Amino acid sequence: MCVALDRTPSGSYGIDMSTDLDIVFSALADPTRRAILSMLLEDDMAVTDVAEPFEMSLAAISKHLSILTRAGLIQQEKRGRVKWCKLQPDALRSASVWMQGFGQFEPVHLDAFERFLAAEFHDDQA
Amino acid sequence: MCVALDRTPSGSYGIDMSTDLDIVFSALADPTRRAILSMLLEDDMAVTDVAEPFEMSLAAISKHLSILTRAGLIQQEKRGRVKWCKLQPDALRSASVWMQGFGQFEPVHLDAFERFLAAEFHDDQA
DNA sequence: TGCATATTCAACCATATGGTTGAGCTTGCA
DNA sequence: TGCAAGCTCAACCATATGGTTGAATATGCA
Repeated sequence: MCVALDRTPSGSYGIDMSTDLDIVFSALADPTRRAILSMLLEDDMAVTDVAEPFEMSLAAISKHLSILTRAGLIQQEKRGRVKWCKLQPDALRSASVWMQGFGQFEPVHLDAFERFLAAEFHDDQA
Repeated sequence: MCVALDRTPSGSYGIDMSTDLDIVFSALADPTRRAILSMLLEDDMAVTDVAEPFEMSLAAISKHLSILTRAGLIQQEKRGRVKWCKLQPDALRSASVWMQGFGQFEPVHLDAFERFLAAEFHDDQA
């Protein structure tokens, strides 16, 4: 599903990482959806239980869950008549990588000791 | 920045950066804006130069730059009749911290990031 | 002074987004 | 068998978003 981190040499096929990021970031842009993700961090939940704390219709929550599913941020699995929602944190990785790339250019606040450690353990990190 | 009391349904999380996250994530959700950020990673640029590679009016780019500024992702400074745009990567920190809460991600390898960025930038130019 | 450059503003348009309601489908169970 | 529970669908609505164009506002310079 999520191919954002695909680094295979199939680049000419034009796997669209850009669209994945569109979908993931816009999924994260809504506070209700971020709250849902936080809730699912605790435990898997049924749709009805996800909806319970919100002052919003079940249908609206159902839509939010579809958006999160489409972004690959959660997985939904139906068991009996209950649809369970499970966090899929891996989908955040591509977005996280993208963002941290900008962090590389932040001024580095290493003091001499940390600089020493960084140099000392450089091989371990490679 | 906005600091208010948290009101997420899932409980108390102390300081609420919810609206900040809304603004930052939705700023990042647009491929044109991400491409602009990538360009500014190279160097500071004037508005006209930012607009140059895009097949879109200058006014549209100007709007995108306002959105990035409002999100704190860039800073704009007018010198003479030229308005310079400068990356402000610190603004990504709160969003990054939020996302880190969802899982341990691999340490970022810069070369992987640059390939990722190059691919995405290529998509946007196409 | 007067014109070109750099950028934003204002009005407008099409589409996307986030919500509602009511009906409909599937499943569990008394 | 029949009803309640769990969830989605479809239609609708208001507002947000991302783009356009033409006019307006600064600023630099010959």
